[in-house]
Parts: sequence; structure tokens; C-alpha cells
Amino acid sequence: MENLQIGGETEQVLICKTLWFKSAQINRQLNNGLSFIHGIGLSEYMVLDSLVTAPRQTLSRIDLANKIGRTASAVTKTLAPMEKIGLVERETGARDARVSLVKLTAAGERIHGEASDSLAQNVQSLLEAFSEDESAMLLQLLQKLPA
Amino acid sequence: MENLQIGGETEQVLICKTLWFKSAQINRQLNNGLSFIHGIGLSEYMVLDSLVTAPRQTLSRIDLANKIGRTASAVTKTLAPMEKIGLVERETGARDARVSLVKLTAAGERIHGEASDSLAQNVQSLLEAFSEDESAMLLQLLQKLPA
DNA sequence: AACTAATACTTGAATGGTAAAGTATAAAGA
DNA sequence: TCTTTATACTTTACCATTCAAGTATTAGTT
Repeated sequence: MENLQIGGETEQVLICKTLWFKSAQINRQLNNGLSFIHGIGLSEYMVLDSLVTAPRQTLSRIDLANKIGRTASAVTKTLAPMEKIGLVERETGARDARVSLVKLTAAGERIHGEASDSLAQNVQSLLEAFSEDESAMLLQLLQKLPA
Repeated sequence: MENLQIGGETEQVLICKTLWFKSAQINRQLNNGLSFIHGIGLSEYMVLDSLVTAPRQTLSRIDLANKIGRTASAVTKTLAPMEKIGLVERETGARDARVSLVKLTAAGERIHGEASDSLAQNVQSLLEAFSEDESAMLLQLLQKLPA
């Protein structure tokens, strides 16, 4: 009983340690793959990815921050070089002068498409040891983690 | 069939996106918990944690890097302030003049003990939605991820 | 013994993230 | 209407990490 709880605790701590370890490895690998070929990192990809499916391919910076799970500050800094190279453009919000909207450009959409392909390839080779069932289970469990 | 493969790919990509999203949240939360109370971050904790269980509580920097899944460069930089505040100490390797060993100090061991307690607590509240079975399954799947 | 190659770091420049404080605008309550 | 409070950013200073290049030392080959 005591054993169970202690076992449970340490197992949960182990989950976090493993998460910390593995996510860094995987991020690094995917990042390298993306930046080498397409000149964007994972976070820039995630920004594009959020915009593609957004209505009018436009989001406020706050919405974007929530979508990618980073702070508004991070969004500001990630977006700056992306504007400069024309992957997204700024569009001031009509109704609310506080919000500045981020809109996907044609160039951004193209890069997103290309990057998606090579990302899918990299991911597939990364996760080739996983069966369909395991993938499904892992995804489900990851999604259950607290935001 | 085609559907299966495409479904598989996008599911795997979704795994990576979710991993990217959630691991950042969890890292941030655990980091805040640790640094607020104990003045160390997750990576410093992981260094201490690797040393506690090491023979003679001593490791080379390369071994340490492998244990925590970071580059040698990261280890060098993480260790510098830890030496300064006396959590670890440097010990030049006898047989091989290239290696510089890292040894846990008494202070380091104490901090590790205290930090382990509050970490366990934070982790538990973070993962309270997970059953024993789910935790076990998640851990197993995470460990299967490529290093 | 002398090269060559590999290993164990360290350093420097850059990236990507945070938290905290600041600014401007909007919304809500007296 | 005025004041307060909340929201949407931006900026600053910092931390964690990477890659690439540099140094020192050891191991392997001729």
C-alpha cells in the first residue's frame, strides 16, 4: 500500500524525467531537419501550422500563443524574423486597437507545405518502432497531460 | 490502405506536436516549482540526480551529458554556477588528463534530497488524472522513444 | 618514435524560451 | 463620466541550450 503510493510517485517522477530527456532529443532532431532544408525551426513551423487552419489564415498574437503553448512574449520574438522574410504579415485589428493580427502569406503557406512533407518523413523514421496501436495510445496519453 | 498510412503519418506528426506543446508546459511548471523554493532549475536537478546514484557520486562530464541527454557544451555551462555555489566540485581525472570529474558535495546531496521531495509533490499534482495503469503505459511508451 | 585520428572538454555566437515590467487600449463599475 | 481593472501586446534582462570551432590529451598506426 505504502509501496504502491511510493511506487506511483517515483514512476510519475520518472515520467517527467523521461519526458524531459526524450522531448529534447526529438525537438533537436526535428529542428535540425527543418532548419537545414527550409530555414525554419519547429516553433516557426508550429506558427505556420496554426495559421494554415485558422479562419482567414489569420490569428491574434494571443490566440497564436495559446495554440502553440508558449507565452505572448515568445510569439512576439518568433514572429519578428518571420515577418521580415515574408512568411507572415501584420494586420492591425479593426475593432480592437490592441490586437495586431498575424496573417499567413502565400510564401508562408508554400514553406509550410514543403516543411510538412519533410517533417512527416523525419517523424516517421523517428517513430518507426511504434505500431499503430502504440502510436494511438501514446498520442492519447500525451493529450491527457495537463496544459 | 493508403488511408492507413496517411492516417499513421499524421498521427505520428501529431504525437510530435503534442510532445512539443506539453513538454514545454510541464518543464516550465516544474522549473518554476524548483527554482522558487530551491534555487535550482530542472537541468541542475537532473545533474544532481545523476550524481547521487553514480559510484563515488562522481561522473565525467561526458557521462553526465549522456545521462541527461544534453551536449557536453550544455553540461559545461550548467556546471559552472553549480560549482560556484558548492553543489558539485571538480576533480581532475587521475588516469586520463582530459577528463575532469564532477563530484557531488554534501550541500549538493542535501539540496537534491529537498528538491526531490517538492518535485515529487509537483509531479503528483500534475499527473493526478493518470491511473496507475496509464502512468505505467505512458512511461513505457516514452522510454521507447528514440534517444 | 612520429603521425594521425579520436576523445574530452571549453568557448563563442546564436537561438528560443521565460518572467517581470512597461504601454496602450478597452471594458466595467461608481 | 470617471476611475479602476483587465487585456493585448512589447521590451528588457536573463536562462538553457545548440552548433561550430578551438585546445589538450590519449590511442592507434606505421
